[in-house]
Amino acid sequence: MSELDQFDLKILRELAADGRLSGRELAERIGLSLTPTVRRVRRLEEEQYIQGYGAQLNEQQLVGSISVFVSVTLEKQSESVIARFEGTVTKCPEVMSCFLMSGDADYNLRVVVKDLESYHHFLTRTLTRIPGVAHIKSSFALKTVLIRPAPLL
Amino acid sequence: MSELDQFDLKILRELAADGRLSGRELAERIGLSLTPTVRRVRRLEEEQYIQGYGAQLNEQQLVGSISVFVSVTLEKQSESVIARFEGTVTKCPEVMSCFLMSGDADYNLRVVVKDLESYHHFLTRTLTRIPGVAHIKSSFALKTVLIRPAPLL
DNA sequence: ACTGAAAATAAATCGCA
DNA sequence: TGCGATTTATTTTCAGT
Repeated sequence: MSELDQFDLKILRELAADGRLSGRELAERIGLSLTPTVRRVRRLEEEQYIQGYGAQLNEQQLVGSISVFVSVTLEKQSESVIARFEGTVTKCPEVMSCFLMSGDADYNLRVVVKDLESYHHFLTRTLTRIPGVAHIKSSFALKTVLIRPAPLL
Repeated sequence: MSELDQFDLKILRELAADGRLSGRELAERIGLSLTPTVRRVRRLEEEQYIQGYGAQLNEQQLVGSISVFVSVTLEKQSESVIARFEGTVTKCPEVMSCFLMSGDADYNLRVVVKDLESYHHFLTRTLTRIPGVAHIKSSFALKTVLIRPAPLL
């Protein structure tokens, strides 16, 4: 996997800000002609620096305005419990992110719901029903200060 | 702001998965002809259901593989302290998200760095130097189970 | 409101310097 | 690598249902 030069970084910055830029426009912005620009983009895609392109949807407007950070502790960290837990939360549309944490070997989820009732529903119908879940702690966000769709280069 | 029908939801799903779909291809996939499809996309953009389009960059490959959840407590929640804190973290490229939390009225950040040294640097050079920061607690992620680029509809 | 077609633009591709 | 012409898509517009 080759190193990235200044042109590559410019390409990534431009495409992160506008994923629908045409080759011509992109070439103009980074100051390179069309052919090498397109070639570089292909390489960045192949080497997975660019994983895909997507519309940025309004999370609040579409799914709800409440973000809840949920800390989940499992009773035991057996393979099957872990696999089932991760598989289940990945399928839940409410779950926007999930990390396995150090320390007590628990999970940190961010769940987005439209109101407290929906959250309660998610908690009782989904989360607590996953086998091996020992403890759940919920922390509510009052305000979203920042969510970056892509890392800043 | 009008309600979304099944076609609108299909459009959002398709564009979330591939933001560079052409009108023709999108129309084909949702089962509507070109003209109304394009009109609907414009409307979804205008009404901010679609906030933009972006390349999905590989966070791990580009900025680092360590995600740290940082809980920050402020000494007092005065306007100026809050404004300065939020302004500063928004400018940090390491900070991927920031939420104002209920409870102790502190912040929950996700910071991505390439190694522990970088994290230490961020902590001492940036975070602890913001006026009004009283307490910082760091929790490290061992594994990223899931980060959804867009909400699931 | 949606369809279908036609016209005008723009983009990807490929040979060549 | 970079340039430019050809081929191919894509967007826009308009008349019709």
